[in-house]
Amino acid sequence: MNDHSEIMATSIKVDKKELIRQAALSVFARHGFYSTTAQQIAAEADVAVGTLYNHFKDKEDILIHILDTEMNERQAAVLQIVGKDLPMREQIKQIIAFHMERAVENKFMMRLFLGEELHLSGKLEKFTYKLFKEIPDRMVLMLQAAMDRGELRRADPLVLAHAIMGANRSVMVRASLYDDDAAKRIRDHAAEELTEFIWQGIKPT
Amino acid sequence: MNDHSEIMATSIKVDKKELIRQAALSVFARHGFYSTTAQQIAAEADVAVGTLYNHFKDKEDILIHILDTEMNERQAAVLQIVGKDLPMREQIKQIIAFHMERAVENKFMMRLFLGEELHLSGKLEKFTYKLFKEIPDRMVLMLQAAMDRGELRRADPLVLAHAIMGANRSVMVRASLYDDDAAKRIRDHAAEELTEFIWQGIKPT
Amino acid sequence: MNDHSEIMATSIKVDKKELIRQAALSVFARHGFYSTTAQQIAAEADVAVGTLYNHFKDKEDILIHILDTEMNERQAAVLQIVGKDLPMREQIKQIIAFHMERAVENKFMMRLFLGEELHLSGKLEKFTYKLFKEIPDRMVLMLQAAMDRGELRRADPLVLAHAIMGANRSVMVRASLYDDDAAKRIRDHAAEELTEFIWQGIKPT
Amino acid sequence: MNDHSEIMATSIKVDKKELIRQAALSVFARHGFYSTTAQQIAAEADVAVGTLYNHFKDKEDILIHILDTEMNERQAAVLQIVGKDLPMREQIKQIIAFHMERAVENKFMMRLFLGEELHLSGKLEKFTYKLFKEIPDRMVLMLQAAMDRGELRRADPLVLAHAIMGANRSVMVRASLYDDDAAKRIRDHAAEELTEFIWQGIKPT
DNA sequence: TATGAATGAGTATTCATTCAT
DNA sequence: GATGAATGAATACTCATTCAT
Repeated sequence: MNDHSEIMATSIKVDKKELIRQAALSVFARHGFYSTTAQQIAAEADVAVGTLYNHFKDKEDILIHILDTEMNERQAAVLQIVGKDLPMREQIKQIIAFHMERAVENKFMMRLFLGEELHLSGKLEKFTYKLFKEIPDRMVLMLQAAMDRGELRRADPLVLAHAIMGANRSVMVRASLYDDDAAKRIRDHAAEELTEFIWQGIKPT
Repeated sequence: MNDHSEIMATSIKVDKKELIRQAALSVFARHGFYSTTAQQIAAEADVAVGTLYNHFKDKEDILIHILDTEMNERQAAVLQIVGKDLPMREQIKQIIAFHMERAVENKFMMRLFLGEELHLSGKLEKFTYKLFKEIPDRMVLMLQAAMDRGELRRADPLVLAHAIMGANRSVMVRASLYDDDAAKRIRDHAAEELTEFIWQGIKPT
Repeated sequence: MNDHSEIMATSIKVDKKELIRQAALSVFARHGFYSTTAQQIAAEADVAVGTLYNHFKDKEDILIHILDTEMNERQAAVLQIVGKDLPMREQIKQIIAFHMERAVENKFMMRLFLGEELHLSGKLEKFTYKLFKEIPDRMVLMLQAAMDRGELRRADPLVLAHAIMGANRSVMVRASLYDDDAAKRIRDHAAEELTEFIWQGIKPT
Repeated sequence: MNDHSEIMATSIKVDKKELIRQAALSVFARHGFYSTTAQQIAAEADVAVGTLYNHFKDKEDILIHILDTEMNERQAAVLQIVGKDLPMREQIKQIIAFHMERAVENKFMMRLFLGEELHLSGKLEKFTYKLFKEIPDRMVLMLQAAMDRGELRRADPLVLAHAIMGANRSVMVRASLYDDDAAKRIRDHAAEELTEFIWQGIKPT
């Protein structure tokens, strides 16, 4: 019954939910959440409309799943970098580099994240919350600790947290949203440049 | 009924278009562009639905007008500050202070700006463009000039431009979107703190 | 403004809500509530679908309005007959005659009433209630009073009330639902025959 | 798993079709035919949706089977009573008592019968026909014969037939649909009271 | 036979926009 | 210009039915 996976190794197990998630991500990113129809998602995923609703409660539920997945993956990556216990400047650089790479790799997600981060009905408030309170608050703790250890100059850590995240985010947008020469140049050295900018802004005096 | 115009010749001239702009701003900010109906805007403005269409081509046109107005006011303010020919650090501080004040004053606009800046159909692309190319590009010129004059350290000015704008934006969001103690604290000293962060990040070595 | 009705005597004032009520009555009666689409109602009323929703909250609301209207008209007629203070047997006959006439006149309504009287979601419970409790309960009071005056034999008035209404209802259905010779015959003398049946069943011994 | 059939050869033979019939009866009665989904029936019967379609052509076919079963059982009971060749008044009483008992026993069926008796698509017309033509017509023959034998007064037997059935039906509804004290009282003596009402209405003068 | 995931035609409802008054 | 009833295209979501396992 569940040894199918072995016996029928050739029947590639397609996880319909994952299939739909990817299709929806692609379409949402191109047209935005509100301008995407259930039909479009179904067509992109090559399933029937009804199938969407066998896996998700409603359209919004698909978006939530997409955002959740992305958030979790990014958080995991950041935690892994932080866990390596590198010097502060190097940590910053690696985190920035990770986000940048991911943004460029996945323009779709970037567009989606940017466009829908606010003003999505009730159930999505939690993402606004995560993005503007939970994550920054965790960062505040890290910055505070670093200040206490004398690794950073003294300053309001909440302002710094947002300044750092915002700087990062904006550069990412520019690098991934357009495809001109400037964007290409940014992608190459943005991690280093941004790191230097941030590092100068927070290093001990 | 229609002799008002003569008797109250001096009465406050209520510009219907402006009335609608403000009503729409308020409703868009609360519910988002897509979840706001023409009826709601009309109700908020206390005019008939048809009246909206006497002043604006369509719903989107109202949003464009709102964004246009805000953009222009901000640009004017920034140009005025720049025109005062202050030292770089002071200039940065005043611009940041202006934006911060405005954000706090007008939470509605802030929410609107954040939520709708991307993914608005075709005709709104120009705002994405303005926000992510035009304004930064103008800033690049200024930064480049300052570097040439030795007032700033050498770095990729496009990265810096975005880093500065993004840092600013994110702190503003935090200060205006929530109303906790941290937000109040930020409002008081964010301009100085942010200025210091940015100044350290870009000042000549 | 409201002298239109006089000046424009030729522009027959069509009450859209009433227009829709009649159209819906006709379609519901032919296809049943669940098998009638909003489109069909709109088509029958010769208005746009949207117009339905300018006058009624939803499809069910149209049905409620239809049933309400019919109930009220019938109740008014019955009260008027009762008010004439005729001898009991004559009263019964006139009421039966009225219902019969109405049923035959308005087959549509008859079908509708029969078919949908139960099992319509929550908001329609009140009709089941009216039909099976409120109206019979009022009838019980009348029967009881008549028994006390010795005009009827003693019996459980609630059983009698339902027996009378049920007898009436069933004969009406037969007379209005089919169009054979028997139906025609029934229409002619059912009032007298039914009255006799009921009267024998309830007259004092 | 599938050796049950051997080990428990004597185990209660659960006829799936009968299982489904009962489940569907229960759900239809609670929600009405149109508001009941195949899923709900399957869940109530604790089988898979597909199983429904192994035993019934479609949803309507289930309803037909339910109505058929009930009709047949009632008809059989009535025939058996009639076959006992009792005096007319006693016959009436026993038939009424049987229906009343059945109605109280099986509220579900009662609700279903009432709510869906009309307006079910084409294939169900035959039940309307049975209920409003076939059964009454058979009753007419009986009444006519009884009149000829001088056991009943002369009157239009079709009107009488419907009057009797309708009276019965309505009292049953009241007794089974609500559960108040009046309902309980009715259940106890309705058979006798109704019989007396009908008997007075039809007995020879 | 039993299963239940997949299907996709079908429909109630919304809402931007128009236009006669 | 102002009004708001009327319009009807557009769309999320449902659910009876099928069929591969």
